Amino acid sequence: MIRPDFFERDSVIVAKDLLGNFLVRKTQGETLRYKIIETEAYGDSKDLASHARHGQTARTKIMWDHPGTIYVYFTYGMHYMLNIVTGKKGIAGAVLIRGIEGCVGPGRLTKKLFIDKKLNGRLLGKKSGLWIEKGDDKRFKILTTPRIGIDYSGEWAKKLHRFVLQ
DNA sequence: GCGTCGATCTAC
DNA sequence: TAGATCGACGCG
Repeated sequence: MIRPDFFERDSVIVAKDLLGNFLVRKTQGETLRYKIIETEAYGDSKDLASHARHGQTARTKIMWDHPGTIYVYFTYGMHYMLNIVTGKKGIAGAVLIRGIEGCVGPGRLTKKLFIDKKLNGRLLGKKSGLWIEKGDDKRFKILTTPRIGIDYSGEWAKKLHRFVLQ
């Protein structure tokens, strides 16, 4: 199992390093385990694509919490998004888990793994039933692209903060 | 209080 | 290409 200090780094580094590891979900005695194949990095208040861009609010303050904290939010009236908080406590940052093997899209991923608002603010681990396990194979190529769905963020829309396992 | 719109997905 | 669907956010 990956430890919290793995997440105590810049979100861009963590997003890249998460590829190839396994997202594990345990609910009602059933354990689901999928390889992470797509992530996006979101930064602090100067990242105009990040939820942190307007400072701390009731929803987004979790981005300033301990690294390894689960940040789940509801959007478009129907989808939950799964993020892991990165960086030291007090500095905003998160990695959006956009894709796992055999599943396309961040909204479908959370549905498949029974992830909803109840996990928001919990720490990754056996207790919350959601954690990351180290992948074995590190020999793969990583595709780097701009982030999806954040065209409003001006210059920040161009940043290559999306990572896809090839 | 109220209007706007989103780190999306699906069907037409 | 638009509709679903709702809560966070920002303005007043």
